Amino acid sequence: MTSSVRVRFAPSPTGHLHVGNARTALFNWVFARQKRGTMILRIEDTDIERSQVRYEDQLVADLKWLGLDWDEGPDIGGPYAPYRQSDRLEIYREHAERLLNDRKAYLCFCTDEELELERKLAHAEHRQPIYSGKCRALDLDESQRRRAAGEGGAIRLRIPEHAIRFHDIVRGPVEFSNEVVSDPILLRSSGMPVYNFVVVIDDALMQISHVIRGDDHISNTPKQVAVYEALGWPVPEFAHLSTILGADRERLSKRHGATSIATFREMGVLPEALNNYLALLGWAPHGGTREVFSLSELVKEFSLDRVTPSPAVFDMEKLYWLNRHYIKEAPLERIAQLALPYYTRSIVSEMARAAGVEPSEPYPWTPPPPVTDWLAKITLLLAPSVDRLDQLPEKASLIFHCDAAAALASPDNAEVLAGPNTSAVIEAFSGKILDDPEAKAHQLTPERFKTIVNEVKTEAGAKGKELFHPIRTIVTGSHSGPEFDKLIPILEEGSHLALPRHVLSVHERVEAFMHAYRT
RNA sequence: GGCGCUAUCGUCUAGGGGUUAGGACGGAAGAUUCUCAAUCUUCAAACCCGGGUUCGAUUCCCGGUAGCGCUACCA
Repeated sequence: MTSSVRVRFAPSPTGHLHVGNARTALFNWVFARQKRGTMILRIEDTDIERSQVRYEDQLVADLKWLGLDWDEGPDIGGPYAPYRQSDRLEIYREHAERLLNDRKAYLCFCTDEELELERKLAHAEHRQPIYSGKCRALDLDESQRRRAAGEGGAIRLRIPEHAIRFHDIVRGPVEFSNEVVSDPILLRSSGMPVYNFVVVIDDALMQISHVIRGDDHISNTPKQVAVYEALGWPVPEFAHLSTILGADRERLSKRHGATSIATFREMGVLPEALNNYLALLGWAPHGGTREVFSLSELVKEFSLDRVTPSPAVFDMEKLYWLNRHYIKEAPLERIAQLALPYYTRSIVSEMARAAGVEPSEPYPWTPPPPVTDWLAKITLLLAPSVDRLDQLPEKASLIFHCDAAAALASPDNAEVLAGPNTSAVIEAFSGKILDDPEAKAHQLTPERFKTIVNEVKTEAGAKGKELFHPIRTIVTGSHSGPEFDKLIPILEEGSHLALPRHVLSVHERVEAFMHAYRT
């Protein structure tokens, strides 16, 4: 059984899908699924100057990536098609003319200059900056003649002589005095309809029951309610979602860094993390203590009337926390698969840099299965400690290259290198590795490694950091890093693989280090 | 300038006429580990201001302030 709940997400294809819109889409989607209602995607492209098809494609891709689907839309059609406003222009014109003939609207012949002057005057006199209503009293037949004669007139709605009220699920009853709402333009003199008009026509014709959107529309709502009333149509429920702000409390924009869904995807943020975080921005479950929600759990727990009206600051750290959580929770195969492009990009661009050429895209190297398996092991080892997947290559850099000279010169290692027992540890450890048959064959096992370390421990009389820091520095170039038990097999395996750049085995690392150390 | 919306730890929030004002992120400290990360434990941290109502307001009402939004023949 389907309820009569019908909601829509209605973006303008004028840019990338950003977190504010994504959150609006999410809340619409969750509400629709929860009420077993219908989710509609509608493209609001009446601004022909700024709308672009590529943005529409991008929008669709981003929504799909988030896992938010729709039941009716431009790509799949539906009973109220078309779902792209540029394909509905006739519908808008008809309704505008109807309003005009019913005397609910009138033709306005004021020029931009006149209107601009009115606004300036109102501002100077501290009055409401609304249209004077100069053309309101014009005779309709006379106006029609002027229009027919080529004097382009815009169609304006007559705002009623009473206060306009509507209900908002997140804010309660809202009332605007008619004194402060200007007679809105419905149809421009060019014949193109205006947002405040088309949105109502579409929402009404598409039987939208709940308009869930950003609160930047709240001041427009009285104009829209007036359109519903003029047309004699029922007014839907509204839910205006608060603005998402940047850390400086200003409206979130590109200036604040990553804000588009595509960017988050490229950074290796998982869609479930983003959905979860966005849901927490302005909504909390009853009790307010639970934070982790999958999309389906959200459908169960979400409640539109628990949405908070106050603006929320976007906190990247908390998103990262959720992302870490989902990275750890996800099956390794999936994470390994997602991580793969970051490694290949990194490996290839490093190769290119070494060769002195520009790295190209797509990357001219596809890792064969033994390499992908090996990279998966690296991911398993490193993924729990990254905020996002694109940090993996950086974390793994100690596997891919180990520069003994740089390690010796690094100020980070100076203290370790100067330790009282360091040289004894280095001598003992390097001697054993260089002589070890397993290590020579690049087949050193963690067990054998452990035995060697224990022998060094006794011979050099060093333990704890004194023992391990120098060993780490020899093997990885840094005194901190992942557990040896897991790292050693990765190093050894990597040294047998056909990679664009050879990965050094433990033996080779010790050799290189000692060479640099002695000179 | 006009109108509107909003106001609990740094941030996201729960709560609500009498509470030790709860949780989470981040921060600090500790435990653990050879190290970093992860993990676990602990700690610090908030009711915007002023009136009113009330025995009692952070909670209800009014005003102020601040932030944001709208103020287009943009969406």
